Amino acid sequence: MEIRSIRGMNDILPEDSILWKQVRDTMHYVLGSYGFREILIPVLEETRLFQRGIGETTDIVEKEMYTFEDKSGQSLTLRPEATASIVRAYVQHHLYASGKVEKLYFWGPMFRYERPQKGRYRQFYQIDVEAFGSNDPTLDTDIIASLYDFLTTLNVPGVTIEINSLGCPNCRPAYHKALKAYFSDKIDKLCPDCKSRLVRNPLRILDCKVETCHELALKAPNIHEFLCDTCKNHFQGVQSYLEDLHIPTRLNPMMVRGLDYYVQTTFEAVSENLGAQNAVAGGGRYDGLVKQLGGPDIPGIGYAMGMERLIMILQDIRKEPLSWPCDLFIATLGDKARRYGITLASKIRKEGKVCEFSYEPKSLKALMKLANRLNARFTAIIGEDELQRKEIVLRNMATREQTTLPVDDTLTEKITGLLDG
RNA sequence: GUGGGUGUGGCUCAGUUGGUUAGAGCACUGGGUUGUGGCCCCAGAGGUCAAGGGUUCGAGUCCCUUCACUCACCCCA
Repeated sequence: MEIRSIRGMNDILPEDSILWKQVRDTMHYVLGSYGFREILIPVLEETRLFQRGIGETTDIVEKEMYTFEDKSGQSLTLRPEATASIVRAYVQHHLYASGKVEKLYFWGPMFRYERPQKGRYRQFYQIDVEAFGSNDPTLDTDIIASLYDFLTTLNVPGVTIEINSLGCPNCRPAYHKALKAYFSDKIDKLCPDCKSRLVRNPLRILDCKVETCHELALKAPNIHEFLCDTCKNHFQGVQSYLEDLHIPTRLNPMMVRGLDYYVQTTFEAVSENLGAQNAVAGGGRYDGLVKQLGGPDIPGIGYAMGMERLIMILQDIRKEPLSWPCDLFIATLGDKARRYGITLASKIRKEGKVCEFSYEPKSLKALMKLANRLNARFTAIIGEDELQRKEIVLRNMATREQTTLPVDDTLTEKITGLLDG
């Protein structure tokens, strides 16, 4: 019986993984330029980390976590997101003691038990970016800029950064109250989901896609009329700095993030060509989270980017698929040639070239086909005839030009020279 | 959790009102070219038609059940 991968968990095969590699290379390069440093965190955490960090009443915690008991009876959870873990690590290792703004990034799989669809899987990969230790709008700006930079470096088309401010524990309660008052009158026009949202988290009604709810939401009280002076000034700072950097943003007062820890600045990067799941990245400020998870009262801000969604966009705009590189294919005919060829391959690789080898004995015609399939730029042909004459043939696969090279001490050097030339 | 769509060689799909040996293109292997790839020509290999049950003289085709994939809702990256 054939064993298949389980639902919502996909293999990423080499023809696709080359693009993933390109994205990760760009990640290291762009985030590195902002001074972000990489952190690696475990896949498993204590369940209560997410309960406390993400919020007990969020969908993620209520119904989407992979939670189980280990052999000691402890409740563990496969991480559904990275922020809680990174905050935990930040607190656990006292990274706040360094006296600087700590800027961290991470790349890895996350797990949520949901029905899979386009751009949403049970094991999915996120790039996660977090910064701790400042509430200054310049940090919000740098964080958003790093996201924008990253996407534009990858040539992602049609990116908009939507931003909003959710206020803080000082001003949000008044807004909650106003929203509740507004929607309570119209409770019979709300969808069933929004009726329960009204009690639990009225902010979420603003995000509802049901048309009647959406229409009501358009006329609902605006968060920006309720922001306290601190939050108002903070948000104005962020907006004006982003303008200075020429980052295209769109204010979206209806944007509400789905995790409980967000305060003040929130943002999303949206792309047109994604279908229903159109957010490539999302994040915001979480000034109370470090304290809530047992650390000092240190502010933080960050975002998460969906790798699969990003890859989807990049595949859409790419005409020809990327392929893994191959500088040289060594085609050998006969045992003596194979013996010589395998050591030559080793020497070429030490020069930093990608070199493939004819492991299976085949006809030259078959070997040439193989070279073609490997996408080899050059093929070295080593046969009994050539070896007897102490030479090999180097063929440029694109131009079909062939050069005969003598087998001597300078051979490796000559080959790499031709590969570069 | 709810709804829609789809399951036929490795891949993309045809397959007529049910009718006897289930097809094509691409990919693969070999040959045409005894040691030279992409194009062309020829040949070959590869299928319990998702699984199980039912109707029928006869089922890839009709009915039922299950499973898988997929899109959307919900939610999120």
